Amino acid sequence: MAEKERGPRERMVFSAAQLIRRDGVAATGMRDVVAHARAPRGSLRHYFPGGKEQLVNEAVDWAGRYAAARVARFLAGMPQPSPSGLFAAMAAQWIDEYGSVGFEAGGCPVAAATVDCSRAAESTREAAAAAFARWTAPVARALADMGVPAARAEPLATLMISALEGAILIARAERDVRALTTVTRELGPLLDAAATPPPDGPTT
Amino acid sequence: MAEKERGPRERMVFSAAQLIRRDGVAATGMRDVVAHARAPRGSLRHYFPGGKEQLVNEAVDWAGRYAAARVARFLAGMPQPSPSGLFAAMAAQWIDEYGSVGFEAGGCPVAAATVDCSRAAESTREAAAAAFARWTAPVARALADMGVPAARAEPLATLMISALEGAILIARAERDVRALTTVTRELGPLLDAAATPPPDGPTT
DNA sequence: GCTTCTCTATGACAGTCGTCATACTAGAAC
DNA sequence: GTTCTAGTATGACGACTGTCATAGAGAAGC
Repeated sequence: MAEKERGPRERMVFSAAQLIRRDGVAATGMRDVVAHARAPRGSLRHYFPGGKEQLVNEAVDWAGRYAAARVARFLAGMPQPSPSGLFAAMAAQWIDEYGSVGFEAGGCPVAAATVDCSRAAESTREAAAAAFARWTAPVARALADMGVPAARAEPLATLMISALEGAILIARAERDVRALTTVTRELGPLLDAAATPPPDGPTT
Repeated sequence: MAEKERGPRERMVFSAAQLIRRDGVAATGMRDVVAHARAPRGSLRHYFPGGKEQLVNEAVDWAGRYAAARVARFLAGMPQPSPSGLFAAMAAQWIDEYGSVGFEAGGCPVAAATVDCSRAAESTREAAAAAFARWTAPVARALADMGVPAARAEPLATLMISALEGAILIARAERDVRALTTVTRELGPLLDAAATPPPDGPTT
């Protein structure tokens, strides 16, 4: 997460995503965001006339695009891509962060937004759904490229992201990456088996 | 979730769990809880001298016990218990609610508490971890009873709860039970396969 | 009858939140 | 030089929040 010299607006969205994934949406104040982004408070209203809701939505949107970009990067860095390898890379992103930086930075911003305001703010709920969709698409496409039948590519991608999100949740609660490593180990064979259809054909 | 004529204290814990899973911890005020529980506001301080943190912790604790009890009930109601059947029953609890009552009631209180205050309130984080543990234990025990090797019973239980929690999250965001049904369908064979060791033995 | 204890009622406190109104700066347009 | 506009600064507003202090009901004990 390298931050170049981006404009104040972009920095605020980025900071909002970071604070949301750490403390949740409701506990993240707009004053906290501008302070974290070292952005002028006077610009808040200028860049986000829609108020906090707009800022949160853009942060969720940013997180969705970021996750999708990470998937592409993982695939580009894998000489022999496999479904289990992709999932392991996705999980390793979290395992590594929790192992090195610790659990302070929090979980997934999209999950936090879903939990906090899927009922209160309809637009935020839609943003979260869009983020999940934007994240699932490249995973499903990658699975299909690895030989997973087209009909199972997206369901398996949904399973991967579900298991990952849930494991992140448990890992945060336990302050232990156990859930993440466990899910990676247990789900891998299933994913790889789907990529190599049974040699004797789909008899049953 | 039938509510008998319980005391005000119990009603408040129950209402807190309901409101937390709907709106999140931060967005749930103590005044909202007493109103929802139709409990006297003056008793708040009396029953929960530890303030909001204590109330939230007890709600999370209640949710963990409730989830564990549900697992036991599912098992008792299954004539021929199987891992996939158990997971399907766990997921069906959410699919049915979302299908009948709608998505308004929200998600899992433990997940909400983890997202909202795993960083702010250490005791709440511990309560969430305990709730996950209390939920995982009966699932792992049931898997072992169904023939899953002891070494894989708990990992698979963690996988089940992870996938379920993640699917709940996605379902809420999408306002569609698709993720829940998908996860049920895709994870079932893997779970059942673990309960019946390969007939030719573990050669590889 | 009096005390004691549990439970309830009510109002106020200090703090924080998101929002908004107003005014100032800097630079480009022409 | 004037005008316009994007961006910044600052302070205040009302509406909350959790917490607390104080006081009252009402049964139990004896």
